[in-house]
Amino acid sequence: MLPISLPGSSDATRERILDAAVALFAASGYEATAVRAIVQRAGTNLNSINYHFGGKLGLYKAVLQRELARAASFTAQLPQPDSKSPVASRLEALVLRLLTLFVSTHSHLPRLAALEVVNPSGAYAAGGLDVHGAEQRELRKIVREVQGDESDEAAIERGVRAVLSQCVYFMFMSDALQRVGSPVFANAHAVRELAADITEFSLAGLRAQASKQRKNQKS
Amino acid sequence: MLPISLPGSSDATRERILDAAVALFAASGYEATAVRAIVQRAGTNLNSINYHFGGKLGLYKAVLQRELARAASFTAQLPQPDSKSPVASRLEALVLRLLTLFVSTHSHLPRLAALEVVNPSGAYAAGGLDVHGAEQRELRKIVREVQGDESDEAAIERGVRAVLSQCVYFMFMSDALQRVGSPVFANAHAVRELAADITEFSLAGLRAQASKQRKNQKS
DNA sequence: TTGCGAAGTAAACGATCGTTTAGTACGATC
DNA sequence: GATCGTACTAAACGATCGTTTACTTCGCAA
Repeated sequence: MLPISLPGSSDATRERILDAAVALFAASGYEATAVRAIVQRAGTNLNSINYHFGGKLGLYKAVLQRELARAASFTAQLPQPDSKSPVASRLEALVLRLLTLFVSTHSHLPRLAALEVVNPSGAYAAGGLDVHGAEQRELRKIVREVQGDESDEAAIERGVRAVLSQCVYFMFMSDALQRVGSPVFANAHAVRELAADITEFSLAGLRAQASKQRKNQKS
Repeated sequence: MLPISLPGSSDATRERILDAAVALFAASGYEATAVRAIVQRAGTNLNSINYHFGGKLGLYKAVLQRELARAASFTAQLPQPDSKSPVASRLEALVLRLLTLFVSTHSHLPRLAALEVVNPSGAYAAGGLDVHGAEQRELRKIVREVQGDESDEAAIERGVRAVLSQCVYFMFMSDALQRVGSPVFANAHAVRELAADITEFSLAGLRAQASKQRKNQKS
C-alpha cells in the first residue's frame, strides 16, 4: 500500500497541509486547486503533499475523511430529540440538524459535498447524500408517521423529497446567496427560525399529501 | 473589439464547435474541459476556437448565451396559464415550467447553471437564478395571493423560498440521482405528476405559513 | 562513532494547458 | 489577373500542472 498515512507521523506539518487544503478545495474545487497553492498556504515544501499523502488525490481523500469525522462528532453533540416527543418537535429537531449540516458557516463539508454532488471527483462515488443516511432514515420514519398508515412507499418517497429538498437547497445555495448579497444565516437564532418555518410548512404539506392519498384509495 | 462573432460567419463549423462545447462543458465544467477535447469532438482545428470565439472564455459565453436563448424560446411555447384561473392551477403551471427549466433531459442549461452556481466561472456574476427573474416574480405574486393580505415581506420571501427550493433541488440533483440509480424523469408524464405533487404540498404549506402569520399578528 | 530511517528541501521532469504565429486554400472584388 | 479578406490548418510557444529524483538534516539505536 501507499504510505498515505505514516504510522509515526503525528506531525504539525500534516495538519497544516490539511488546514490549507480544505480551505482551497472548498473554495475552488478539486481540479482547480493547485498543490503549489496548498503548500504555499501551509508554509511547506512542494513535495510534502506527496510525502505525507501519496499525492493530490490522497490529500483530497484525507480532507474529506477529516471533515466527515468532524461533522459526525459535531452533530453527535447536538440535542437529540426525545423519541416520545410529538412528531412536530421531532421533525423540527431533524430539520435543524440537517440545516446545521448543510450550512457552511463553520464547516467546509457542505461546500465540498455540493461540489462533489455536482461534479464528482471519483473520491466518493455515490455523491454527498448517502453520507447522511442516518438522517434520511429518521426522516423517512417521521414522514410515514405524519402521513399515516395509508401512505404507500411512493407517497413516503415524495414526502421525504419535499422536506429534504428544502434543506439541501442551502447546501447548494448558501454561498451563492451570500455572494448576491442576501445574508442567509446571521446567527444560530436565524437557523432555528428557518428550521421552525420549514417544519411548519412541511407538516402541512405532508398532511395534504396524505389526504390526497386517502382520496385516491377510496376511488 | 475582439472578433468574437464575425458578421458574415454563418458557418457550420461554428455550430459544430458550439455543439461539442456545450456537451463537454456540461459534463465536466469550464475549467476541466480542454479546448483540445472540444475541437477533437467538433472535428476542427485547435485554433478554430480562438478564431471564431476569441478564446476559451468567449466560447463558453457563447455557449451560455445560446442555451439561455434556447431555454427562453422553449418556455415561451409552453402553455401559459390563464390569469383568471384559480391560484392552484396557476401555481401548478408555474411549477411545471420551473421543473421543465431545471431538468436536464433535453437542455444542457440546468447542468451549466448548477455548475455556475456552485463554482462560478465569472462569465455570469450573479449565478443562475437571476436568469429566471420572470418566473420568480410570478411566483412571488402567487405566494402573496395564497398567503393573503396579512402576510408581510418576510413571509412572502419564506414562501417563495419553500416552493423554489423544491424545484431547484432537481437542477442540482437530477444527474446525481440518475447516477445513483433512481431514474428521476422517465417521461413528461412523470414531470407533470411531480409538479402536481409539489403544488399540492406547497399550497398546504403556504396556507399554514399564513395562518401562523395571522396568529402572530393577533398577539 | 557509525548506521539508518524519517522529515524536509530544492530542482528538475514530462505532460498538458490555452494561446500565438506562420502559412495555405479560395472566392469575391477591383 | 492581381489583391484582399475569410476560413482553415499545422506547428510551436510559454506557462502551469502533478510528480519524481536527488540531497540535506536530524534524532536515535547499535
